[in-house]
Amino acid sequence: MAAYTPSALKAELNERGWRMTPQRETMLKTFQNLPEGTHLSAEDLCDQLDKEGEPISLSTIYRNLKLMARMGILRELELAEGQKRYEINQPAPHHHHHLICVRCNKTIEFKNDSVLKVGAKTADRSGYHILDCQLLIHGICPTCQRSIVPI
Amino acid sequence: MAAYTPSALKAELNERGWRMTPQRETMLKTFQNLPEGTHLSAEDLCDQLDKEGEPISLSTIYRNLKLMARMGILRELELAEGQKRYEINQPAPHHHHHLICVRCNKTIEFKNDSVLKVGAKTADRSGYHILDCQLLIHGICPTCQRSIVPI
DNA sequence: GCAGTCTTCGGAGTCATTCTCAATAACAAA
DNA sequence: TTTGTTATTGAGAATGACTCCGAAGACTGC
Repeated sequence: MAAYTPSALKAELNERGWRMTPQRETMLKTFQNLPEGTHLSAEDLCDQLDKEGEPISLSTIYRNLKLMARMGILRELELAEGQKRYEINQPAPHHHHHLICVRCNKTIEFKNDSVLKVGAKTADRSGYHILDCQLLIHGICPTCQRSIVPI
Repeated sequence: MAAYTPSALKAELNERGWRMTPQRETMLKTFQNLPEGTHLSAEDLCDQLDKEGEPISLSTIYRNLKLMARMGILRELELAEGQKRYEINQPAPHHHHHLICVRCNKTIEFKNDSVLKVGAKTADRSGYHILDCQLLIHGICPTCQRSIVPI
């Protein structure tokens, strides 16, 4: 869970026999420049890069999102139904968790260091090299509790 | 996050204008009788019910899995890629979290009450009616750390 | 420059999940 | 108990997020 620079990414890729490419650097920079609380799906990212005049093929985006998530650079989130969303995986002061309404998908982000500590300790005890630690709370938001609309 | 009996389920369904059906009761009982640590996908459940001589249509299974998850009876888990898995949502002494290897999907369950408390407090502070609270840790297991196989 | 290999691209393919709709069966009221 | 209303089921078709494939492009080391 470290902050990545393009050259740190390149170094880690090379270490494993992989290569840095303009597409990978573009994706990294895009996620790093996103306002906090933004979660992009593969298609969102594709559209955004199109608009910015740096188009990347959708297959490449899918491939690299998964790669970067498995490297611990991105977090893969299942916030709403239907598609995965990604955000940059930031260390302690910015690291956060999610509280989600199962009816309207309203999402609240919150921070909690003690959860992080539990995560680190648990992973360590089993010999796992930790990549991400997220507390996921599902519930029904105040608005939906009042609404008559079922489920 | 309460333990459900068939009649409690029926009561809660009726309260919202919905109906108890043999299929829903069968699904509830099946999940309640599962050994701890078992997570079923929709297709797993369909196959198992077939073998037990109580077949339920796959569409009905999908429909009711989602319904029961949104009622807080089941937990929806994204442990491996590709399909969602479900388990009964049990209260405190049995409630647990998951530590998952992103490479081989090896999953370890662990318990932690302080995480539960953080979850309850956080939901409460935002006025959410809590349904589920899961700490999800992604990492690389000891075996995969030693292996040469990439990502 | 050349060989070998990793990557990208775009379209075709896959498969978990959802949708559709006619038939069925809970539930409430009489 | 009977009946009317309407939620639910089942089977197959449809959807769409995601993956795979083959050919062309781009690095890396020699």
